[in-house]
Amino acid sequence: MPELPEVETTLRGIEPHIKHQKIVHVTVRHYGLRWPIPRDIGETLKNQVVEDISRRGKYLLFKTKAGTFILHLGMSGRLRILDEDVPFKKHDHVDILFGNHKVLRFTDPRRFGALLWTPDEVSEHVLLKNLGPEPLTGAFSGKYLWGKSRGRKAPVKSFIMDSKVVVGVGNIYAAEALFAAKIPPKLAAGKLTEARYDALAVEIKKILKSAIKQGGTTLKDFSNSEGKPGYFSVHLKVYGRCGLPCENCGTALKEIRLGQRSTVYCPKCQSK
DNA sequence: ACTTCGACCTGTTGGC
DNA sequence: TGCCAACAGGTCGAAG
Repeated sequence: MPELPEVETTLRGIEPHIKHQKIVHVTVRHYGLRWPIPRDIGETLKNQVVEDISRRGKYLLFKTKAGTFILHLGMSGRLRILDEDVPFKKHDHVDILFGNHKVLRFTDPRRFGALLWTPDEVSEHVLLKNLGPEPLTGAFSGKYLWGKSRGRKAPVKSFIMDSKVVVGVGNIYAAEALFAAKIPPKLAAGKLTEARYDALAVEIKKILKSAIKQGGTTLKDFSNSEGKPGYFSVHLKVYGRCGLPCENCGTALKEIRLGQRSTVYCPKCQSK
């Protein structure tokens, strides 16, 4: 489900309920996520206090004195804050109970998510250490993208979805940002000019920021929200609109496959 | 160093 | 209506 804005919204939603709270108990009902949840995660986390929660790309990082647990929502995952007596349902794989009697519940039908533990510096973790810059920081710019893309033949859409290039740009917002910047998704990344990457970086930042902002206003109290940030966010102009008229020019939007992902674009506005 | 492709899962959708 | 194939917002790791 989530792209970066949804993960960020989740972070902001759960943080006030669990920051500085002590973990009292962990219930794992299904260890088989993308990677197995460590069997001793309950032992490891018991009595630890969550000192801080942060995000790196789409990974949520829960820091304790003993180490950090890393949580990824995969494609269909979500987190909710619930009262401890709320019964679990089919895909509710993990409950983390806190001293304030709140439960952080992880639900994930497809089980592409992950829950891992590291006692070490989390930025050195194998899943995090090679990630590209955060898109909403100064390190991410048109100049950066341009430099990074020299010699690359992959389509620009695949390029910006590569987490080693930049984190947090998923299929939906990649398509939307390319539309906004008027760039054909399948152009070879290495062929774009710096000016076009400037425009693209601006649009990526814009769309992510606006989605985060909407997420924040949509969901004021996370504990009552059913934890469904969803695609609340921005009005989508191309994603999921194949065959419908382009909002700029009226041309029917087209769909192609790029890197096994569906890709919608306007054949006129994004023609070269 | 870069690209492509299979893999991990279940639920939903669209075509016949 | 029922069945089955294809597909879904992620992303890693193997192989080319």
